[in-house]
Amino acid sequence: MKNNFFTEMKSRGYLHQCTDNSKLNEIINKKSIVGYIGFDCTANSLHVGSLLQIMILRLMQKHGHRPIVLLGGGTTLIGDPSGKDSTRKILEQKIIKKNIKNIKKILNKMLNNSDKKIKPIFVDNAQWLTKLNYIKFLREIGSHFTINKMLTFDSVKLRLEREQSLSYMEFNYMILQAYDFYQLFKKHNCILQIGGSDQWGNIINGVELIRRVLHAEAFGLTSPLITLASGAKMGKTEKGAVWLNKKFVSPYSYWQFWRNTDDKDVKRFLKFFTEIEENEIDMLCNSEKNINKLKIILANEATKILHGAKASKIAEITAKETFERKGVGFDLPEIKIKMIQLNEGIKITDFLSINKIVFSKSEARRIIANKGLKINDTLINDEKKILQENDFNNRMLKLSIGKKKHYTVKII
RNA sequence: GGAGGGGUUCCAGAGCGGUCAAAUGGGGCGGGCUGUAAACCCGUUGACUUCGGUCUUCGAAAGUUCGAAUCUUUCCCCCUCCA
Repeated sequence: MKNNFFTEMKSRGYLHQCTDNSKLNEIINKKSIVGYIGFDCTANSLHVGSLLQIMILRLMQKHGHRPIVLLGGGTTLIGDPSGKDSTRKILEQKIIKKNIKNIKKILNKMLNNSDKKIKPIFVDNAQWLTKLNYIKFLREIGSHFTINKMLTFDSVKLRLEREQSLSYMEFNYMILQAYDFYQLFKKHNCILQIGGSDQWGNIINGVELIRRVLHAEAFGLTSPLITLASGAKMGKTEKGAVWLNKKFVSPYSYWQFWRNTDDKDVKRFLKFFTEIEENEIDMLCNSEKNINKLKIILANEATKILHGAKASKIAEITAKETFERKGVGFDLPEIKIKMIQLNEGIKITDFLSINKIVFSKSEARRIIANKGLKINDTLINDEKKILQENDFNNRMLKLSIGKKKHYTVKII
């Protein structure tokens, strides 16, 4: 079997389920296809949890297929009950529009836009969903769904079993998503829908709708839910999600996120989140005894895909300077302080709290009491310390909280 | 509709008139060991503080009391069983 989109999906571990493995493989070997992934627009950026989906889109492009990115401006108005315990907050249309804009920006950056044939098509399902005529829709589309079947889907079943309420609105979600697929099939000849494993039900509904109404064959495939070695879900840490928007998570922090990968996850993640050829990954993992080198490769490659080669290099150099030479990397998060403020005298606890480095002054005190705060690598023991000009060298100072969080403070 | 059980700090879950900012575990944070890993060990985990304290918190509101997470009333929500 030759290496195509489908086989690489499998070997990289992107594949969880597919509606028809061999048939899809056959078609993909013959021609370039169009496939889509839908993104939820509840947040104003995507986070690492969506990264695998993006990697799949890139993989499609790599093998000459054209991705459609569906931004769920319409479905987000309803809220997907899949994998959710309770109804989500309903968002204002205005906010959704803004979210779409931001998410689109990220995806645009991460996908290949230069080749006309595989350039991503961006669509917003609000375009067709908000114009639906209820009666017409029920007759044309609704008639193809039975409640009996709908009740068997996990997204619905789980809610009912747990006796958690599921509104009629949410109940309709899967039909709308099926309708999306149907629309894209008609408009763009899109024969494949890809999604996370929790989307399986929604996806096969679309495949069936297309078969029933158009008597045509479409395919669905899902990617596995990626968990960390610790068992936690990918992408969300205690401090919040690892966002792909650099305004929320800087390239340096993003690089750090990957650099701090659990040993047990490194090889998997190299396959998931970098585009190094698999045999090369195998080689690297076999020959490289120092796993930290592999983590650096992972961080470099993953950061490159999102923020570009230059930002990735800068992050790497900054990390090297900071962690290996115990110096001050120049891409460390920078906090500015005015000379006047400094002259007035500012308590270190206030300074930390004002700049949102800690949540509260109490936390700052606690950290100091626990020997966690350093200025220019000197432990600060006095919680009443006042930041002074002579703490700075050349109007600069290195501030460290714990072993991993480093900042530069600059007098302006 | 009837009968019970329950809503506690990030989560799970004790407390059931003062000694309660609330046991314990998980998570988080900091320290140690190490490799910016895991595991393990120690500390810490509401806010503000002139470090004496002060303020806010135990589903919501009102009340009893010198004093309430703990008692009473009403309300809201969840669960189990019966119909």
